[in-house]
Amino acid sequence: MSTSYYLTTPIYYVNDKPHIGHAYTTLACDVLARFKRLDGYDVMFLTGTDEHGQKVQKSAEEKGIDPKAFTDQVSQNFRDLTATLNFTNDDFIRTTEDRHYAACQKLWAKLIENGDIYLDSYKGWYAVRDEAFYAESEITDGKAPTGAPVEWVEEPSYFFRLSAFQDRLLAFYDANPDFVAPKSRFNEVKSFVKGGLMDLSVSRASFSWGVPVPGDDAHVMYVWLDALTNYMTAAGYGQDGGESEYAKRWPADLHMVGKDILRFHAVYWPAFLMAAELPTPKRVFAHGWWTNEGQKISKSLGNVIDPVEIANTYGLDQMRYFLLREVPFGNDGDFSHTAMVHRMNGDLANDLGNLSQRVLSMIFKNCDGVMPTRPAQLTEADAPILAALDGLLEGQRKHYDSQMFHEALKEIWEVVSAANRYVDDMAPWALRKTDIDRMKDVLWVLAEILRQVAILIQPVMPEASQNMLDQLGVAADERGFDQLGGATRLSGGWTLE
RNA sequence: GGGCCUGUAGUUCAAUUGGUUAGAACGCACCGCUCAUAACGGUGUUGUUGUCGGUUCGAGUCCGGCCAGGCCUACCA
Repeated sequence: MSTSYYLTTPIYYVNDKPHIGHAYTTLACDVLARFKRLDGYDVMFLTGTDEHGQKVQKSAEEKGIDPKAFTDQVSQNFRDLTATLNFTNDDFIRTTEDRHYAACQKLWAKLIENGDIYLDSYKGWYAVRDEAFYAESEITDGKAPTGAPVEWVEEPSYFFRLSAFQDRLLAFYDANPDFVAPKSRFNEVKSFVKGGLMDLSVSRASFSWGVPVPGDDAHVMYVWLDALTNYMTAAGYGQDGGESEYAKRWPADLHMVGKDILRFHAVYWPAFLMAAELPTPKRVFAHGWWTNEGQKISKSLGNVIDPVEIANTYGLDQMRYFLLREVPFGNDGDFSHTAMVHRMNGDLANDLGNLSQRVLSMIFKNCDGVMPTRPAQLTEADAPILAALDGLLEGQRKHYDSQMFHEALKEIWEVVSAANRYVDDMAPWALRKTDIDRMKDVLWVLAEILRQVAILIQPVMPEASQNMLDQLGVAADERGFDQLGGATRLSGGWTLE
């Protein structure tokens, strides 16, 4: 039985239009999910939509339809995106599903039982215009920082006893030094918690579009308690007959998030779970944001990047490669036309594409299109590059497990460069006239390099790698990571198409 | 205001616990090859490592001041 690997994207708020940020988060998960599957893991890759809250209720009212019908429509945008971008999520959760209500209510009951949720009232300065609360310190002359008038509002609310978890969280962070990545983000989380924690409002009585609080119909659960629980819902928590799935999947191996929602995943979420005496996720990775041609992306500037447009312009695999190769994962990055074109031309077309082209072309012209068979004897000139090739997987595993996708790609391309160098050094076009057998051996070595490289880049470039493997004549069921390294070699002998 | 981080070649980034002439990629120049998608390979190129001072036999690396930039500082997801 293979090992489970459970990873998640955040659930995306349906009121937003899908943009490059959503695509980026899901892409990172998709690549990791594909990698783990190829490496023999039993993968569960989850994405979905967050469909509750006042804004959604209001948007639905404005359209004159009920919230459920509204969310059915808008959540479709996100399901379409996963299909268009070739994502391989195993499930798509919506917070409006029955299974999610069941999970939320079970968790709530547990928190009540353990005494970590209590009823009080939520008080504060509220600006109707901004739909936001402001702290006492932010108010000047009865105005919010935005200039909006504020009023004192009090409403009953359930609270989660977050303040009681400061020490436990800090101890948890100490015991799990890899819980949050990158390191710098983890430091921010720790310093936030060290600064003291206030209890958290976890219900609202002022609107109704949410998961009902068990035993108190006047309240619905508020935001993060509802949203974060999705990760357990999809793992079977609170489902009839979901116990074995839950036992297999939970805790999650990785929550991938944007840096803007790190705190909720790295502070609130483990606190909720500790309070419910449930296992905490193993890791949270907070990635960075993209700028567009050096400019911050914002709706008001109108420079939002549409991932579908990018994929149509440059190609889907090209976009996937660029997003993961261009920037150290975790950092902010800049999306520019010139950078995109440079990566495509340099790495993809010139280095890898041309390598494949020159090798296949020589096999067609000089071997009657028959893939050379595995040489009985290799030379000293072949050993170093094959050793580098065979050693790639180990580094790939390390980099994927730490989400260093750019490093993983960089190492593969070092072998690609070495292969181009090897072609020049061996000069098969000269061997053709002097030693045809050696020429075939050289071409075999190159084909073997292409084979392993293509297998390794499958997670990032599923289509291009498939084409490469098809061209080489590698069988569809011989493309897993168990085919890598020196144990399994390209046998050859078949006619290329 | 408080906390954290960054500042290295034209550009993007590297530099094990402080240790020889600070590296790579891209760009650029020249050379080579001719199998290939005018692609590939080789050689070379540029640095007062933000700034001032300190510790040390020795500092890109440690300490302090200054300059510049970024991030976090709780209930919109």
